[in-house]
Amino acid sequence: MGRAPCCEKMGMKRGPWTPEEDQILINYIHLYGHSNWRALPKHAGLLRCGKSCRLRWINYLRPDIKRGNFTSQEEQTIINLHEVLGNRWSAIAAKLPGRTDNEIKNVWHTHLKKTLNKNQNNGGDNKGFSGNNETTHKDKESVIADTTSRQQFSNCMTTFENSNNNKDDMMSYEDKSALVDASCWSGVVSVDHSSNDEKKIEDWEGLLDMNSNRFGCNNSKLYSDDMQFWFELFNSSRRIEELSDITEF
DNA sequence: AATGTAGCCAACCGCCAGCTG
DNA sequence: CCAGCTGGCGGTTGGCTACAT
Repeated sequence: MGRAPCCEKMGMKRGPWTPEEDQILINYIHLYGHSNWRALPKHAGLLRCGKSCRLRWINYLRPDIKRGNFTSQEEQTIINLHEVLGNRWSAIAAKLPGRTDNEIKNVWHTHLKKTLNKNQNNGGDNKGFSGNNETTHKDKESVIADTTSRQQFSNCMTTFENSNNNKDDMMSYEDKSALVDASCWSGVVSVDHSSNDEKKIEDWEGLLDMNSNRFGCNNSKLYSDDMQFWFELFNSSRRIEELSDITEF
């Protein structure tokens, strides 16, 4: 028997997500988690396939996504990691907190690849590994561990500082704390999907109404500059440094 | 101002591995 | 053991925007 299609083509919406769809997905995952992507759109009332919902969540709506331009340090880290890992974008993304594999892949194809080629044509004066054929695999690993742990630390600091410098663009701290309450999010992924009941559906619909009034259409920045999240990440970065020697190679 | 071109990025597609009954 | 299902991954595409002519 042939493989079942990932989603029903008939009646499924495609293309860019609307703010309303984003809000529905956020609220639904907020309440029920995402234990079953395939069933999620049906339960949430979205005319999207599960795969599309997953991608939207992973690449755009997740609360810990870091938006904005890549720093030169991040770019250097990507170059270094790509030298060792190749096109394993998810593995590279795992070393860059807040960045998605899709984002890294895009940056690589649109910017870094060109920069590298240019550098190589100019004599390969790249501070990373490019052009240094004598660097051993072991050396690369140690540099990566070192680079990424420091990178994580400095990213946290930079983002945290930027958050403080851009208060005008931000929701109030109280609003954001309520929205991205840590205990709430920690519960999101652990919710048992099978325990849905009518009460939860009522809660879900109520939350939908409440949030659509509250946020209007400006959802894309809902979590993007969340100070609380980065502050917590900053606090945990010391542990990351301690763990940086535990590599997965 | 209108048109053409290049760059960027969100989203889609198809394949694969792991899990389950 | 096997077939089917699902999530995850990497490659690719298409639409939007900025810039050049």
